[in-house]
Amino acid sequence: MEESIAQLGYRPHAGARALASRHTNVLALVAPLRRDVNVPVIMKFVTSVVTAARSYDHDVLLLTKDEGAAGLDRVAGSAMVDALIVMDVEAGDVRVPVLRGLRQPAVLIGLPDRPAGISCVDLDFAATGYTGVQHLAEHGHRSVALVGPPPAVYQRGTSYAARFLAGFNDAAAHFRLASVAHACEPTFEGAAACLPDIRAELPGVTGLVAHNEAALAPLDIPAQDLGALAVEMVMHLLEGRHGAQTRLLAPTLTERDSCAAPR
Amino acid sequence: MEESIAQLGYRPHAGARALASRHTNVLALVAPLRRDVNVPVIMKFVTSVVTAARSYDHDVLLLTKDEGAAGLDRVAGSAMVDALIVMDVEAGDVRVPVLRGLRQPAVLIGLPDRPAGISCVDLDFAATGYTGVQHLAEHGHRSVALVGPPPAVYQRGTSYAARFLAGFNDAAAHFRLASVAHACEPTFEGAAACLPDIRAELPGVTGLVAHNEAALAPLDIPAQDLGALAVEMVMHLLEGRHGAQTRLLAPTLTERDSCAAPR
DNA sequence: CTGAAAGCGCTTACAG
DNA sequence: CTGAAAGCGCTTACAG
Repeated sequence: MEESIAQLGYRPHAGARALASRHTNVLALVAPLRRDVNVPVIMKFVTSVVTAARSYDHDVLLLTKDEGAAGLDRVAGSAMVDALIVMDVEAGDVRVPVLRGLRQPAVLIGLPDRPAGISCVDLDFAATGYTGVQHLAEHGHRSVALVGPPPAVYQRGTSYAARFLAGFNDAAAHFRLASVAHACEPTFEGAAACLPDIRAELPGVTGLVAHNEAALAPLDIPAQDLGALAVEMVMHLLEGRHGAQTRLLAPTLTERDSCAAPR
Repeated sequence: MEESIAQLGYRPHAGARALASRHTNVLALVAPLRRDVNVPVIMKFVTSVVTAARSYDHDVLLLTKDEGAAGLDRVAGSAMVDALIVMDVEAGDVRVPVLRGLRQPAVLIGLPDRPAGISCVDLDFAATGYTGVQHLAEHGHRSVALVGPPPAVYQRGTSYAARFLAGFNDAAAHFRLASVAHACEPTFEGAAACLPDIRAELPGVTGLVAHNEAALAPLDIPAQDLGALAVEMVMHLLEGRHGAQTRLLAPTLTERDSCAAPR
């Protein structure tokens, strides 16, 4: 029987199935498609979410961030999707309260100020900032600077920048280092142009922590892991296994040759 | 009435609507998500397709190319989508006959060998290759070389490479230029490494046509226009306005400062 | 033009 | 356990 069904190429009608079963096996993924984002990182997220979703027999409906809260409401309200994954979430993101009001569960990639009731996954940027400083402290540095992301990133309320800075400051305080943080443009030239300012503010500076996409080989965001984790959390929510939760991935420190004792 | 409906936040159930009306207002978009593609160009296509689809009140279901023909069959067979847009189509792409057998119309971004019955949009790469040579001929060059994409691109059967080469050769013959074509690795170093070989084969070479992503600022593929055009063609097919057709966008030549008369 | 009814193709709860 | 029936929430063709 199963076999003849396959032979005949029978495939259930998705709409009828959704109507009767009350689920669609489709996830919404909201991606920022403006030009100023880090395109390869976004692409990694999208790829990993689609691939992970397929491994759970789900498909992905792709929405752009510029549809805003109305877009979320639209696809959720018309029961096109069973759950939503939202990227590029800002600190005071207006979409968060909207998501809270939907019948479908949501997982944010990013960490808003008040995520109560909504699941979040993100890199632990506070720990990342902390770890960078700690590493320099262990190399004997006593005076460190943060080459941060550009002012626009802080202004947009992108919470990861603030969290990284908080971790940086915490560690500087804890290890009793002199420190200064500086917002820099996301180009090699912009980052380089920051250095004189940093030296002026903190003449004895010997160590730099860079949280700036262009100052380095792109900061290695574990986009693949985060995307897969977001899908896994969605699936657990759909199974009713647990309620909303926040999961922050611990950073891994990669020793390269940029670190040494101060001269 | 309309107003109270909006007030109450009524949104028709997408599954029920699809079942009764026999269409979903969803398009499938198949994107190549392997690492060796030009990520920003893919992203441009995806963005423009999603944005254009929304302007026609349609959503986009994102599939990865590695689901292959089975993925197309799956979403079409279960009536999840009304039509399909397929990127990264190769010359002898096995997905083309599968698409031909589906109930839903499809538009390819790219041009396979035998597109009979399926709509295609692409840049006119033959005209692009031709135009490059013509431009050099008009500047007085008599001996030109093609810095082509790497051998892997030709081997994969990516039809645009062959079409560009054909246009290059046609123009060289027509303008009676000496010419040579060379496959080069898609890095600045790779392209540079080709030059001695080219000079060895054609000592008097004075003009270069580059069809190699890394040799130049990325060749300016009009991804935005192509994506929007693909959606427009899909909509016309869905309205039954016409049958399958191929549309090749004419290249636009941008005069920069890389061209001069031969010394 | 208006409105009640049939039917789209499934799933699921229920009778046997 | 099996199978017929009801029902999911819409659209559309049809009767009035």
